[in-house]
Amino acid sequence: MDYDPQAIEPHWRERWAEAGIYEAEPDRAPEDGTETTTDEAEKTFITVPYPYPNGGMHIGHARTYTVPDVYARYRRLQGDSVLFPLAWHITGTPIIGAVERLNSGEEDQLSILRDTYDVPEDTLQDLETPMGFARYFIEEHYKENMRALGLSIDWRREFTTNDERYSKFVSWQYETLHDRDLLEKGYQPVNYCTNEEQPVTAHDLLEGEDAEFQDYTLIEFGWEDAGSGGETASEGVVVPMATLRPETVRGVTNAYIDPGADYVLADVDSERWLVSRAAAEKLKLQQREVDVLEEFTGKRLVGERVENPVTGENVLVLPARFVDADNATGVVMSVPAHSPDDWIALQEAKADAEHMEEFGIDPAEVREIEPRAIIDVEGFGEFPAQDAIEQRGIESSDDPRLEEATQDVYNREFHAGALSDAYGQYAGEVVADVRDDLRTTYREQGAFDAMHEFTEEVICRCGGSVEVSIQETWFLRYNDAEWRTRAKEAISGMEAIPENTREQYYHTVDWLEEWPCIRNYGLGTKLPWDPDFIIEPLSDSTIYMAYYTIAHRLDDIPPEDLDHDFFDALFYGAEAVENPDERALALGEEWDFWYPVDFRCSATDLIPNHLTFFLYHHAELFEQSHWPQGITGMGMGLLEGSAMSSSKGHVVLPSDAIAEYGADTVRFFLLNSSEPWQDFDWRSERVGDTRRQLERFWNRAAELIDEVEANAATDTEADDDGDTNASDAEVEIDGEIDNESEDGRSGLDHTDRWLLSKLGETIEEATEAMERFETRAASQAIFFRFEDHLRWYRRRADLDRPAARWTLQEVLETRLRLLAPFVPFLANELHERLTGTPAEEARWPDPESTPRNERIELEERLVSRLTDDVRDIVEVTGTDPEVVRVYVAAEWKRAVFEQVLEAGPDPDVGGVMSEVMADPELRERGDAVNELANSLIEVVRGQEADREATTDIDERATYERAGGFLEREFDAEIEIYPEEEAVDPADRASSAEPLRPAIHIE
RNA sequence: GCGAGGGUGGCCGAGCCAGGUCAAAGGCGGCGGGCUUAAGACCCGCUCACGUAGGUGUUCAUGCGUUCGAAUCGCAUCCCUCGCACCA
Repeated sequence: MDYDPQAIEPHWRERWAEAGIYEAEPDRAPEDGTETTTDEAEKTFITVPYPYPNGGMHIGHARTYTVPDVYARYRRLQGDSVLFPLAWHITGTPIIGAVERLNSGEEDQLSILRDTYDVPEDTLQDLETPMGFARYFIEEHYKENMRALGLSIDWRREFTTNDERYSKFVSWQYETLHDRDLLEKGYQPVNYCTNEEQPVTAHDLLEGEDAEFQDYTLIEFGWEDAGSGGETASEGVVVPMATLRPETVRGVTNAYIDPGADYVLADVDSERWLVSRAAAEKLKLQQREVDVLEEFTGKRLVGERVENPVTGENVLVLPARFVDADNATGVVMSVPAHSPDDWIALQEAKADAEHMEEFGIDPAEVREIEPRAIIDVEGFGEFPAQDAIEQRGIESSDDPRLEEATQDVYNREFHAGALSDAYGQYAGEVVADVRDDLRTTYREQGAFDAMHEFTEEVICRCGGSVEVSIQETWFLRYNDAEWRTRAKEAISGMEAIPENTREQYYHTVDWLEEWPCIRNYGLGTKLPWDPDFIIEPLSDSTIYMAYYTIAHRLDDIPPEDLDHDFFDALFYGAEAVENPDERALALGEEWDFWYPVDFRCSATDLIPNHLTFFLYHHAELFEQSHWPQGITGMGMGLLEGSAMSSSKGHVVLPSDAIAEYGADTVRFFLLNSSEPWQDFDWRSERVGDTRRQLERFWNRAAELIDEVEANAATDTEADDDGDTNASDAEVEIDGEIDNESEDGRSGLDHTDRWLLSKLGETIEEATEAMERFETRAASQAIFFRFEDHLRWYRRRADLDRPAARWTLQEVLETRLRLLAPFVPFLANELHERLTGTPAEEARWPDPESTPRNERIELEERLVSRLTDDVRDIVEVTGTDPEVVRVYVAAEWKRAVFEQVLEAGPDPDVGGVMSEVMADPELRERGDAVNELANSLIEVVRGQEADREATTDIDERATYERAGGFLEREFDAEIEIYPEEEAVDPADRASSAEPLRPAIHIE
């Protein structure tokens, strides 16, 4: 009966599927009311984020779903009704994107599907639609693997987020939030592909994935267009200069335009603007009313004067090739005192009289332009730009160090620069403190405007240029003060595992502003009052755990009946609506039974969004008693030390791992190699080790079970007083295991009791660890740490006694139940062979049933320490002893020890001494007592010693009982003496202390 | 840059919140021994240094500090991981 997971695991998968034992039903109290609720139904509702099947499942996902499974199995053993459901998240664009990439024949995508996820060639065509794609991975990957892993999921409740009934539920949620004024209409910048003419996600970008939105301030310089004729000439024209440093408006000395680029005169909203042609297009995308009137090159503005809207000064527009007409408005202002670029450009313009003349500009006019200082910053003189350039020895605009000089000046001026007196109310203020305020003020006065622009060029996968567009949207008002308060209450009321994640939740609530909760396209639920929009994926998945509680019962209800009132009645009760639907009320009871969510297991990455949203929405929509009780953070997975990557094929599929090692090994590795919130590293060598450990366990257990069976017809009689020797008498009985059990139980000796005490300790540790989701700590205790105890026991105990067999059997049975959540296949199989029923039909072991025995544990510690000490001496001296003499401390020493123990964990030396010296017999010994007391105080200090157990101990008897064992260990004669009557050739007996015998080897 | 978390012996990782039983669990690796024809598996012991008596010395990123006592508490420094939004 070798360990062969491939032989036993399929059997259990079938049994679980057929029996439907994980299909959870509310455990209702009797309805007639006769029985009081003494045995109130306990429940556990545990969830994990539903998978997003835009690709296959790998080993990292396997842990994500196995951790809650272990907890679910644990709570079931504790007697709870446990609900562990799962569904499929397919909302949004990733699946659509994946399908598009497949359909356009992208090599990368084909490789991921074919090579990484083993999609058969003739199946690829099924993946050409979003639902087909999702279905494939749901059925062939996720469900298949989850079943193989033995996840105890209630599959009746599965759904996808694109289902009609689910959408009804989400609609109810958003209508409710809308009614409560927690949704707000607004505008937001988005990536917009000018080729496809629609918004695109960061995922759709070919170039510029790191680009950020930048808010340019447009300073509305005025231009009297005297030069041109026609109807457009009469009005004042606005030339909006784009800048990121609006506070420099008083330092402007001139402006630049690209004479060769295309510009337009256009009506923008209510004003007439001169901007680059590209800018006009961008402004259209940014919710501006743009009407282009005339097109020309930048040359038209060169040599003109434009008026600074803040100072009223007229400044000259110079030609410059470095102006990028494709960035912002294509017209820039020049602040040479504070911009190294501008400083150099002005120098070069002054020097190049010829070029100026070509554009009809009087070089003398250019030479008259003087820099104007408007910001004071320590470490620079009047003109920071000049200093920054000269410090670096920069002489031309081609110098690469110009960039660095610019950054230097910008940073220092921003953080430490004080505005000059000309700024009135802002005079003397630091730029960083007042920039926003200054911008707003001038904007309100109409001097400034604004536009968005990327920090770098952005290209769509389709090849089109991506621009910043301002789109109408709906926001969730996560910055609403009351909502925030409730969210924080939800955080403080829940269990955060590990506790050190709690801070991040609070921080996220404070940091969240408004969240745009809709998209223009993708799968999902339409915004109920504006079906052009889809509720985006992070926003449609905040309270869906409630949906699990009823999902399998909704199939009988036509979707059109699932209106707003239906869910109101379901969640808020009969009083909430006029004519409550009976079906909704019935479902409400079910919901009420399972809610709240007891634990949600989810990646710690999701704290800043999903997990906090989850808390927000529960805090708003449900009453406090239904708020989440706990969240367990989960770490990520590595593969052979580096991050997994499906596009590089650097993943392991659960199906492959299960085929190679068996599901139990996969589970045990994932749960035992690190705690859930820590990162784990799938190293095949380590997994192989884990498999061997399980094999060893299996072999041991199988051996024991065989023995039990072999002994079923035979029994030995042990004497009743329970100690030591097994008797010789053998009695034939009728083959009931129980008979031997009863006999064995009555014959327990101290080694058996010790092992059982350790078993009790293990149960305590495992239970506490499981309550805290510490799967590693729990399995370490149950599996590895207990193996250690067993090793000691096998050395120590006489295993041929019935009591030893009984003990080992008891231990095995208990450990199998403790292991059942972790390795359900192996544990159930062995438990059934041993007892006739699977482990999961038993109960989680109760520490009360195998209580600790402090005294026996302490005695055993003494024996083990004595063994170590003797071994140590043998090793250091390099001798092979014939005789080992053990001297137990004299009676008077024991008396001193008891006094020390009396004094508690922090004994006061003086106090102890006076107590001790009160005894005339001890006083006689004077210094020896003093020394001993001091030494013992050192030993005892700070320790929570079990005084009773310690004083109860009979050291001599303990060592004598271990005599046979010690003789075997050292192949020597063992002699035990009380100090007072010692045979003591080397004069060692006197150094004996209580709990610390003296030793002599010879 | 901002926010959260972390740095433990050859490796992985407990311990730290509630300071003493911590030379510091457990696993892996390594060394020695047993079993075996042999290898593997399994079992036992060792695995910071020194030591012919159970001991001593020096360690828990670095440096200060609090304390009778610090891997554990406080401060500073260095380094690492994650998150920074409209996206799963």
